[in-house]
Parts: sequence; structure tokens; C-alpha cells
Amino acid sequence: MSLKIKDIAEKANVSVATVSRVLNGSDKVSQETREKVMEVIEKYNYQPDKIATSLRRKKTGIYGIIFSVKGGKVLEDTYSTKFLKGVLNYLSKKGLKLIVDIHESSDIVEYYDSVIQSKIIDGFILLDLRKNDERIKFLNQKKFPFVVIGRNDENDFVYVDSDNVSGAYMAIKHLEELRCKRVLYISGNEGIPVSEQRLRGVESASNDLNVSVDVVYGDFDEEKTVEILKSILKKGFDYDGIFCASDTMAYAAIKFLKRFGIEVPIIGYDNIPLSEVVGLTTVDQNIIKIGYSAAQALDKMVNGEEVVSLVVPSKLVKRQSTLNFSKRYFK
Amino acid sequence: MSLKIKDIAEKANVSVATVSRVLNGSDKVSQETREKVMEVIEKYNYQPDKIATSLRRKKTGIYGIIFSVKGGKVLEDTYSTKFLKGVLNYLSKKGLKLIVDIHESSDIVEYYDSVIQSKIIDGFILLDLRKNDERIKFLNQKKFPFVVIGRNDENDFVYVDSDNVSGAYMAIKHLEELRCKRVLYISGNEGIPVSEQRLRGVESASNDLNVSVDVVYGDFDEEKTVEILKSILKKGFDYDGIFCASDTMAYAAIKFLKRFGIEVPIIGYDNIPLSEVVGLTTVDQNIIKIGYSAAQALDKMVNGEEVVSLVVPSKLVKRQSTLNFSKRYFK
DNA sequence: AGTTTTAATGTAATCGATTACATAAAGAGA
DNA sequence: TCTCTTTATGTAATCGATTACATTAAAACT
Repeated sequence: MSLKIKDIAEKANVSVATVSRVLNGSDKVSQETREKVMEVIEKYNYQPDKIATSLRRKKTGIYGIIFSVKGGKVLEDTYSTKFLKGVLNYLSKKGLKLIVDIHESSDIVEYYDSVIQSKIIDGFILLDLRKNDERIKFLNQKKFPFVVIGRNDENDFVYVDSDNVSGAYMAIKHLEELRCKRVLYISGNEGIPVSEQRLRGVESASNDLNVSVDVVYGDFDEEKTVEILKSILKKGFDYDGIFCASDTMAYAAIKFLKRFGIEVPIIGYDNIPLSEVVGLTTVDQNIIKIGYSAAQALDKMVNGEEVVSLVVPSKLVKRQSTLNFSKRYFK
Repeated sequence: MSLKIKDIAEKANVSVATVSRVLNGSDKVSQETREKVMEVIEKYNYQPDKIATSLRRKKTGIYGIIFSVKGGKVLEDTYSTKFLKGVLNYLSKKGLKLIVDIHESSDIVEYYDSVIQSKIIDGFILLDLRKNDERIKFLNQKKFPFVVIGRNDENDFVYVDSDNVSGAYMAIKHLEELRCKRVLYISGNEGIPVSEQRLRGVESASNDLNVSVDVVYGDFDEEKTVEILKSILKKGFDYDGIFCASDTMAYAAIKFLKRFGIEVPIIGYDNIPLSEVVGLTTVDQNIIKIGYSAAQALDKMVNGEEVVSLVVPSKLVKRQSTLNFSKRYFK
């Protein structure tokens, strides 16, 4: 049906080798021949078969992301989509492709192995990094290219991460600018890197600036947040500002405290769509940029270039949940 | 590095043809030989190179979805993700892969053509169907397999669509059950299939049941909705129920009317995440199922099976925006 | 002019599978 | 026992590119 390199070669009166050379710009082909061949290629709108090319070159130009299915909550948040968008922005610019896949979290290493063996993919982007992640050990040992989103203590890999430290710092700084003196920070789960990084930012801001911050460990979710606030209320609530490690927590806090007539500046983290609707001030982690950079890093790595890990800055999105309080002091 | 069929053949003391036969279960291989070969395959954890297989078979086992970038609002909603999830649920079960891609809406046909010519993909799923869609003409003419999400009047293709007619019918029926008599339906843009289908459901319910429905055309968005309500308020608002063609519209309506002290049962369409938070009753379109079915249909089509188009039923999710009013009458 | 170098192109092997065709061995039928 | 099937397996072509190596012609050098 569709033309192959041999057909083009015949029509242009040259050998397939010459057509291939023209196609790949590389070798020395005379200007004359090059033009003659290009003419035929354009006339017939010829494009090489990527499968054949891949077989020969041992490189497909396809990268992979495998979402682990746990509980079924994969690919339901806007995080995944924004991330994909960033990745695709880079890849589409380069004519590269992305395979998106899902798999149960069990046997995950085996699954990566089978994908590698199938030879379809040149490299992976890893999401949902865990402590002591088996995938990383495996891929490192296989010397198969990959880039990780997020980081942990080991860091025997190239990663792209959002700057949780400065993100949290900005949040506290903003509260300080609103004249908050005693801030409550409800952290995410203890012991995971994201929580530790954000806590570091909080503490660093509290040291630099004129704010005292109390830290309580939550778990990124609503229920636990309410529980924490309940026990604090019992002892008497005397904070004049709250920072939560996620928007979900912050939203829960606002709703809960309102019932007790308590209204203080509150900041969340993540900038989920709901936050825009309810006017929650929050830290926005440029997820698109993270995706873009990860794809770029992976691509460089696959092509043998030197690659360094990267921390992408976040920005504070100021909305009513804090701005309403600025009127009290300014203007 | 990794083993090829030739290595397996040598280790098992048979020819590559025999190994291939064992691999593909097909031909007649003696029980004895089959076991001998399987043993070697398992011992070395051999897996065929999919690129080589694809070249020979002229089929890759990879399907494609191309998101059109227009304005930049692609892949930002939960629709895309849920849809992907459905597609992936099917494909991963079958060991098939999905390439997710984006492209400017201009030159879109050319882009599909180039993807086809690259031979990477066995078939497409088309999103964002338009009237008189060029892609469909092109793919039909090329006889390249594809399945469409949504449908239009032409329907010279296989599609999977959500049942907008019955979705809208259920909404009106629910309002009727709450004893609404005069309902306002704010439709989506006039002239597009989704709007027409939903309108059909509304009208059919209005005929069957004891409700009168006034229809106004909006555009699925907030601003226009508010505009419409403003002009209605001027003439005097005497509806006892509202149905909107999207959750975004419904949420805008609730917010706007509240300012005038108007509170009536309101139903939206789409079940966006916000709706759960604010308690909006809405029609949920089972997007995951739609994705799953589309992938399945495409797969059948590629494998030469007979395929029929499919309409996936939606369900009504009842929440406070209507249930609050049921107390007025029942209990 | 004769030899060497350089540039341009062609020939054929290769990537790793599948499969049409060939062949050998075993079983069936006479 | 001899021929005819049938069954199991092997040989080699093929998919459509890339590329090492060979070859030829032209340019450069002595």
C-alpha cells in the first residue's frame, strides 16, 4: 500500500542507502542527489516506517509512564492530567511519543521488566516514589533510563521535584505579612519526604521571621484534620493563622472552624480546582513545568547527554482565605 | 544483551520456527517439544521483541488518542482522566498499549496522516467530535480503524456515546417527583448534538410527565447563565425548579439566585468534582465505561470483528441541591 | 601521466521476529 | 512391503529501515 524506501529509491534512481542518507541528513550526499531525492520524497509524501527504524536503531522514540493502581484513585485528580500535559508539551515538540499505562501495584517490578523486554519503550518517568522504591533498584541495576518525580533520601537517580521548602516558606511569610504571630501548621504524614521538606520550609520561615509556629502531624486528609482541630479547641484555640499541608485539609479546617465562629487566615497547598472556587490561598506547584522538565531530562538521558536533577519553584496564589484579613490591617 | 528467539532455539535444540510456534500457541508442535521449549523460555524469562514482531505482523498492539490543543484547556478536566482510565482498564487487561498525544487543532488531518504513516498505531479513538469532522472523512477514506466518542448526524462511523436523552429525562423526572410544575431548562449551545439530545430528553419528559418546561439556550458556561437569569428576573422569576446542561452552569445559577433569595431545586449535568463538594444533584455520565467500551470496540474492529455503536446510560446523582427540597413535601 | 586521496554512491548484512515452503519421519492403507 | 498421508520440524524469505564495507569516479598530488 504505502511506499517504502525501496520505492523512493527506484523513483529517484538511486539506492536505498542514498535515500536513507538523505532522510537522516547525516552522510555526504551531493547537493544534486539530495534535491532529486527530496523531490520524490515530497511528491509522494513519504515517511519512513517507525517500526522498521526502531528495530534497526534499537530506539523507538517512545517513553512510558505507568500509573500504579492502588485502591482505584489513580488518574482521577488534576495532578495526573496537568503532569501529562507538561510531559506531552515537551514530547510533541520533539516528535516523540508517550505510552500511558496502568498496573496493579503488586508485581510492579515484574511489570516494568516485561515492558522493558518488549523493547517498545526507551525510558520511564516514575511517579509515586516511595521510600526504598524497588523500581529504582531494579532500573538502576538494569541500567535502563528513567527519571523520577519527587525524591527521597537515597537519591541514586535523576529527579524532578517541586520546591516544597520554599513553597512552605512563602506561605508562612505571607501569614507573617498579614501580622500573624501564632501560626498553626498541620503537616502531612510524618516521615515522608514531602512532609519533611514542607516542614523544613515552615521552620526556616519561623526562624527568619517574627512568627511562632506550632506543628501538628496530620495525614493530608479531611478527617484527621478535623480530629486535630477538635483536640486543639478543647485546650483553647489561640492561633491567628493556619497553614495546612494540603488544600483538602485547609478546606476541612475552614468549614470546621466556621462552625465555632473562628475565622483566621488559612493557607493550603496544591491549588486543587476547588480552591479557586472557594477562594483558598494556596501554594501552586507548577506541575506542568515538572512534567515538561521530566520529559526533557529523560530525553537527554536516553540520548546520552549529561542530566542533572531539578527542583521546580512553586508560587503562592493569594485568595480571599487570607486576603480578606489584610483589610484589617492595611489600607 | 537480552536473549532473542535464536538463543532460545539453540538452548532448546530446535529451530527458531518451532520456538515461534510455541510462543504463538498456534501450529502443531509435539507436546514434548512444546514443553522443552517452554522450559527454556521460562528459565531465561524470554519475551519476544515487540518491535520485531510488529514489523513482521504489521500490527503493533498500540492504539492512539490525540488531544487537540485549542486555547490550552485540554487535559485539564477530570473528563479526560476518567476517560483515559476507562480506556486503560480495557487495554491493560489485554496487554495492549496506548499512546497519548497532543496536537494543535490546525493541520490536524495531516497530523493523523503522519501518525498513520509512521506505522506505530493500529487505530485511533477520536475525542471532541465536530460537525462535519475532517478527521472522519480522512480516516474513512484511508480505511484506518477508529472509534468516535460522541456522535453527530452523519454517523458514518462507529461511536460510543453517553445517553444524553435519558440523562436529561431523569433530571426532569426527578424534579417532577419533587412536585415541580414549572421548570426552567438552560440548554447548552444550540445546534450541537449534545445539546439537541439533552433537549430531546427534556421535552420527552415534559410530555410524559406533569411538568411544563421553558427552554433557553446558553453555552455551557457561567457568564451566559448569569446573563440569562438576569433577564428572566427582570420579567419576574416564577419557576419552581431549574435544570442546567452543565454543572458549571448550575453552580453559577445557585450562587446568582441566592443573592436574590431564590432557592429552588437545581440539577446540573456532568458530575464534576466540585458538585460533590457543594452538594449539587447532577447527571453522571459513566465516562470510565465509555472509555472502556471505546477501547474494546476499537480492539474488535482492528481484529476484524463486527462492531456496533453503543450508547452508555448515565445515572442521576441526587444531592442536597434537590434533596433539601424533598423535605418540604415528604417525610 | 601515474599514483594517491577524497567524495559519492551502491551492495548486502543486519535488527528479531513470523511464516510459506521444503523435508523428514512416522503412521495408515493397500 | 510399498505407497500415501499426516505430523513435526527445519530452512530461508520477509517485514522496512540503517549502515559497514566495497566500489567507482573525480580531484589532488608528485
